[in-house]
Amino acid sequence: MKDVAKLAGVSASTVSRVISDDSRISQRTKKKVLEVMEELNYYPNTIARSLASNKTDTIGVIMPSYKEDIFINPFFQKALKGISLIASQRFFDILIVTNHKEENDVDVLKRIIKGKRVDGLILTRPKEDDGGIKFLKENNVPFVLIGSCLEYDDIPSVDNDNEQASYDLTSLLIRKGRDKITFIGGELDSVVMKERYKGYLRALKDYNITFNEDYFISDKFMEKSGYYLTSRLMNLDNEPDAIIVADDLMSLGALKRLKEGNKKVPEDIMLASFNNSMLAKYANPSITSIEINSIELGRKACQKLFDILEEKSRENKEIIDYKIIERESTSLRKDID
Amino acid sequence: MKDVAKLAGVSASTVSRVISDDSRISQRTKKKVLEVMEELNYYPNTIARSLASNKTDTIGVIMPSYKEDIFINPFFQKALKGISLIASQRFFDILIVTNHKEENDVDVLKRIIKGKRVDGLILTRPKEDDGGIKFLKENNVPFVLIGSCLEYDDIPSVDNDNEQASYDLTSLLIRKGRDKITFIGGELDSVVMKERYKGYLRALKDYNITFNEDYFISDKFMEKSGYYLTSRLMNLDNEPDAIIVADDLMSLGALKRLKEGNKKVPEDIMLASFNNSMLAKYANPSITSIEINSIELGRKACQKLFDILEEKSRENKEIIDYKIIERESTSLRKDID
DNA sequence: CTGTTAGCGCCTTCAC
DNA sequence: GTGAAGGCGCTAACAG
Repeated sequence: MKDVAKLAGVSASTVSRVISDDSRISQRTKKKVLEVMEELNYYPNTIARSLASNKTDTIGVIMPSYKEDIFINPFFQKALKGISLIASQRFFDILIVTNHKEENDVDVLKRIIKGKRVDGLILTRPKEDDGGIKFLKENNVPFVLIGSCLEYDDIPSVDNDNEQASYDLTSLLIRKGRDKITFIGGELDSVVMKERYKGYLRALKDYNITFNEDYFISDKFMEKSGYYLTSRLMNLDNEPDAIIVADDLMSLGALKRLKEGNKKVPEDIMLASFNNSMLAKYANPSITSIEINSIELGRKACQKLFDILEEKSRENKEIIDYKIIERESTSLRKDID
Repeated sequence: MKDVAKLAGVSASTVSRVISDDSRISQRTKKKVLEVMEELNYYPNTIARSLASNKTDTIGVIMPSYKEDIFINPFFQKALKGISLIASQRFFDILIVTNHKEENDVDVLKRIIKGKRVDGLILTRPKEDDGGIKFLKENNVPFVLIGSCLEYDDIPSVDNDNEQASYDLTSLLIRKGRDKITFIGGELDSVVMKERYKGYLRALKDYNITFNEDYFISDKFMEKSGYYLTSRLMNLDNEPDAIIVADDLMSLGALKRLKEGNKKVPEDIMLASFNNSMLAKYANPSITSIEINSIELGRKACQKLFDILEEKSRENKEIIDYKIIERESTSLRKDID
């Protein structure tokens, strides 16, 4: 920077002002400085800027801590894409934050936040009593949740109405004449699971179907868990006639198991799922799924974070639409795409 | 930090040494300092450390610039997972680098590198005359390529033998009696496309099959491109009896079009593809695909980057195994998983 | 083993 | 509109 200043015949402060596009600077010197910057192929040292200005132009994205498995879920890729779209528009970069070896969830946050590495954070799909949220809240860290938080109701967040979506999906199956509907879930401490479970229960109740304890089982958000849990269902005395699965990945596992057991989908057992990844679309039979608009979740979360950073925050919670995409796995007539 | 120093009754340097786990420091003071750090809930300012030490403990991952489309490809998610696995082990974080508005590929690199934001970079699947590589090379930036570089042969990189893989896949189809084999590709300026194309040509030649110009067409690495290109194939006078597709996503588009045209796969037309995402596994019919071990590509790339950073770099190029996963789309007998 | 002294490269008052 | 001085929080010699 000194070089630039010298060559342009101005002081370092002036160069600094040009870089940050300060208003009160003459067009002439500005132009001159920009030329010299170009000539010397100068780019400001981001780190030094951050240190001096206490801003990083970076947002952190916290990956879920059961990352080993779930990192690979299409949901995150889509959300990340949405975030990236908005961030790059604002000239921000994205820091992917994962737990370092043996570090717990709150430690990561402390490290990142107290280390001043980012201006704000986006969290994805929290677990229930996520101590992290408490920490961020208490320390006044700008952050947005993709998902919902049960403990506090004033957390800036972007989410679907997962309870209602699950209600709708369950209702759909009931209206199609099914009354032995099971629910296969992922990690029980994830908030999204709880909400989907609630919607499922509410629908059963509204339609006067007694809840059967054997019909709610869960493991991990993974394909093989879907497979394994479906095995368990098939061993029940009172075999189900429909399965709702908390995630497409799991539903593929379920579908595989059903096929192996010579169950016909949808005739013997209907199958419906969440997140509408391409997997659901191209499975055979194709699987009815809830489109949750993951990319939009990412975009809106990022937008909201910028709103907070610019202190023009509006409402706290934003709800993104969902939509049931009906496919073969719930359609007895084969006339649906 | 000053507070910690004061309370622990030592100097700032000592605290600094404890933080960086300097060897020549007494266990007693170290312990004392650590206690005080804990007590004051102190975490070092990463940015300040970076400025002073000229290291960031961060690696940058450059997303491909046709990101709009390709960001969503499972390949990147898997590679990113691999990278993240190794990085977090070394206590590094990952900066996702995308083009800011109207910024070109080389500008991004300049901004990131000259801005000292990262210690090293991982690039994914470069385009052919990627000016970026030249820039990085000339400026002695530590970086690793996932993919190959045609212009220079001393670039640290991790890749599959895509040429051979494509050769094998083509040969497989030929041995199954097909001789009107087409190739549907993605962006032509991507290196991986070129190599796969070369392998395809070599196989044709080795088996004395004349190359038909109409049989090589390409567009983008997207589902709908696969669909559209397949349409074109189906309008040819001399309809093909096999299609090789450069990516699973595209192959689904192709498959959809074939079904709509009442073509039987594999009977009328065989279909084979690259990257072996879950989509290929669960499509109907399931699609033969090349498993390229994306996660391993990411891991190895990251490992190599650390080797370079620690200056114990070994060979430049590393080749990761691939494997043909045969599925229904190329099997006339239905006895394959 | 530990303290002292200078920066790292930039931004931000405060003058002029 | 511009320059000078001080400081952001930490590390890196250099002493001892």
